[in-house]
Amino acid sequence: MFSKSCKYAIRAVLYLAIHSNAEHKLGVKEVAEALDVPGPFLAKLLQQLSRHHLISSTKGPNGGFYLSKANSNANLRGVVESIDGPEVFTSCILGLPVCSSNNPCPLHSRALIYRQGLLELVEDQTIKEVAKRVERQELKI
Amino acid sequence: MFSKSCKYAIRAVLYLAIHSNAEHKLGVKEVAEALDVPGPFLAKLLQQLSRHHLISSTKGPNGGFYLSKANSNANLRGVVESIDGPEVFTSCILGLPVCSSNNPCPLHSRALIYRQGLLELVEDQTIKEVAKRVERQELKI
DNA sequence: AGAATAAAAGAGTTTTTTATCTTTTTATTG
DNA sequence: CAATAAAAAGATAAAAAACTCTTTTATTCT
Repeated sequence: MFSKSCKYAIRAVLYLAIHSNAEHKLGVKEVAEALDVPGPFLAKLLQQLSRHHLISSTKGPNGGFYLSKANSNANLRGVVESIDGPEVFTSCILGLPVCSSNNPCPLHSRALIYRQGLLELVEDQTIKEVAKRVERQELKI
Repeated sequence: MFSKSCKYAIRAVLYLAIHSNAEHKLGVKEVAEALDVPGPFLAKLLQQLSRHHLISSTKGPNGGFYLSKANSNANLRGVVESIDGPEVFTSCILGLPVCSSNNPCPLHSRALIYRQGLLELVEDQTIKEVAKRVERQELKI
């Protein structure tokens, strides 16, 4: 479903939500090791998220990546859209160039339900809320 | 969501459902041109589906690909599983190696709803039924 | 100011997916 | 039975995604 990059990105964002804040930033290396994900590759992803203001970062000593209050009050949709592109939520499930209610593909109507589930997955809880649940229930990232 | 290969495959199966039968088989070329999909590539996909008995084929003059009665009374799940692998319906949305009800990833519970939508998409109508709707409503493939 | 630290940016490399080309096998028909 | 049509199989090529390495830039601390 999501690309590998996108999965890494979501997990990294959750990790940052739990372990970082404006006073305690994390280096790529720490995050990469914690998630068991290739470091330099994750760096690229985090930089991209940072450019799009979905996470925050500062350079230099004691610098690193972190989530601002605003960042963690957002939901995961922006993260996904930033990495995989906004089309993941809208593009035709059969890859047809035009596919809409007036010009639907054979699977269009059922795809709506599926897509609804997908949106709920990333939209109806904030990053902070997900992170809280992870902490409370000791979930793995 | 589905790979490009899988999208091609689904569309090709629907095309066969509408335009072929045991008495009238279609060559790869015709299907590829009708769907505007790369011919040799589609050939590979159709061969794979044929090997897995999701579509039927015969060689030689007047040979080609077609759907048997049995083929068109099946649903699309087999087609998807044959091309993209059965994991698409079961694997963790965050790519975690272990993710289950007792050991859920942070998005597990919502992912269930989403996954349900995905399964309905491919499971609760037969290929024949989809094809019928395509014909009746003159949908594009 | 200078050294050290860490992200940002740029330039590769590898692997996987998508696509093509060629040869072989099988069936059909005249 | 020879010619032909079409799938099957194999080998190769191009494009995209995943991953790595090197250099630059910004920040902090002494």
